[in-house]
Amino acid sequence: MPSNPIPRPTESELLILRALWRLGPSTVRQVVEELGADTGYTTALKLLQIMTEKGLVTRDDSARTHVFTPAVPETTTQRQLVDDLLERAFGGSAQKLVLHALAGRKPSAAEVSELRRLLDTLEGK
Amino acid sequence: MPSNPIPRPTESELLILRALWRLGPSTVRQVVEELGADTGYTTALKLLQIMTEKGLVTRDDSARTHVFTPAVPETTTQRQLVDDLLERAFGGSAQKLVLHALAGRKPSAAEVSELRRLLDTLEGK
DNA sequence: TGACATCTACGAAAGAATTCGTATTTAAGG
DNA sequence: CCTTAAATACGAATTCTTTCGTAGATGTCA
Repeated sequence: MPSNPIPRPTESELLILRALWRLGPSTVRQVVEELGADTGYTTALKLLQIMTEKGLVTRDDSARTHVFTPAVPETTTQRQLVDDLLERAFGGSAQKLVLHALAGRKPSAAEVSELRRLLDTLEGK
Repeated sequence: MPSNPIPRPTESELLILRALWRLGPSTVRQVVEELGADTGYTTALKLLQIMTEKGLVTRDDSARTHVFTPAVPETTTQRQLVDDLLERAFGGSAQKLVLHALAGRKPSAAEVSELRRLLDTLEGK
């Protein structure tokens, strides 16, 4: 039974979710291979079991080898994590967060254009 | 002796750091009052002791009542946390993070202008 | 069928983070 | 002095997260 609302994934859970977002529905073994040699099989299995309880993934156990599917969209989770950091570290100022995220980096021209378009939209033109 | 490099603050440690950034050098009691009734005195003291060991704060114990000062700048820590989230949730794409941070929000005209200036700078022209 | 590989379930160990009780020290006021 | 208030130190309980050993079930194939 998933708790409402679905909790923020822990660090390890996020690693697994990212693998599932890349792979789509997958078995434990596929997830472990995607993650590389640093994750033990039973560790990943246990995490997936916990994540199923939390509602972060769903499990199809109709076959002997279960298949896990992300139950939360990548963008929703990303939004959740950004909002969380925004509150905890920036007192809710998206402005400051964005300045930090962009400062000292080199987005491509296309990315800059996209950001400009977003700013246009936000200005309500 | 602070470990190198200074570790990312935990959730509780960040709360305390934020209080110290607002207050400047402070005693345990001042920090506890700033945080409100949900933080016990000895809890805050213990955290500040741990944070001193980690190098997140410095302690002046020349007087009976010790005075704690943040040893990491707010902006540096914010950058550190953004970079961390960038890696863990966005695979390093600052672009996606920024879109999430801004989407669905309503920055002021002045903020939008500031962001435009930043984009100009990033374009390097 | 029998041996072997693979899978899930489960609990517990290990580690990290948080909270708090209690002891001890120190300062202040009568 | 003596009492009381306020501070630090310290360890331990608690909770959350992560990892892993082991048991049991199930499929595979010679």
